[in-house]
Amino acid sequence: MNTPPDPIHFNKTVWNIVRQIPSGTVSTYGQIASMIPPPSEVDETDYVRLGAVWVGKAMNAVSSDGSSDVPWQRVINSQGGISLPEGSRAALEQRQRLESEGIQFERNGRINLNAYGWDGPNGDWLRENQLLTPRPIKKPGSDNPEQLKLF
DNA sequence: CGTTTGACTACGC
DNA sequence: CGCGTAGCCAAAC
Repeated sequence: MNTPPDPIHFNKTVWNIVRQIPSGTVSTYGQIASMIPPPSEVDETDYVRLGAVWVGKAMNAVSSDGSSDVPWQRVINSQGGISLPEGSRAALEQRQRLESEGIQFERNGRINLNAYGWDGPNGDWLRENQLLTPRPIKKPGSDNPEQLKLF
């Protein structure tokens, strides 16, 4: 699974970004990773997946420490689903926390990213923290979540 | 000390 | 849409 060259700094950066996610919206492992400049020793195409895994490790490090101000529940996978083991206590808590923020799950247990997906921090914040523009998690075109307009 | 196991994602059916 | 797989490799067992 590999480890970032500087795990401590990488984790701090991840947590800092996650703290920016507004209540009622969600981000993905890959989107968080896309804001962090890839280490020079890692191939950029590999980083798309590797970085996401690293973000997952960073989130794991948070939830094990109950007393944290990091809203870890707002980070889900690229499919819009919860990545914690299905039925586990942690997974149930994550779903409950998100629902209490007003987020609705679909029948297949997924969240509509077009409706609840985060667009990332504003440009100023990114620049101040020397981070990159996030990769969009919303599918192109469909700004309107539910109603797909047929012409 | 060999095996199993991941808070992932893109891609092909 | 849903399901399986490759890539990757440090830790936990």
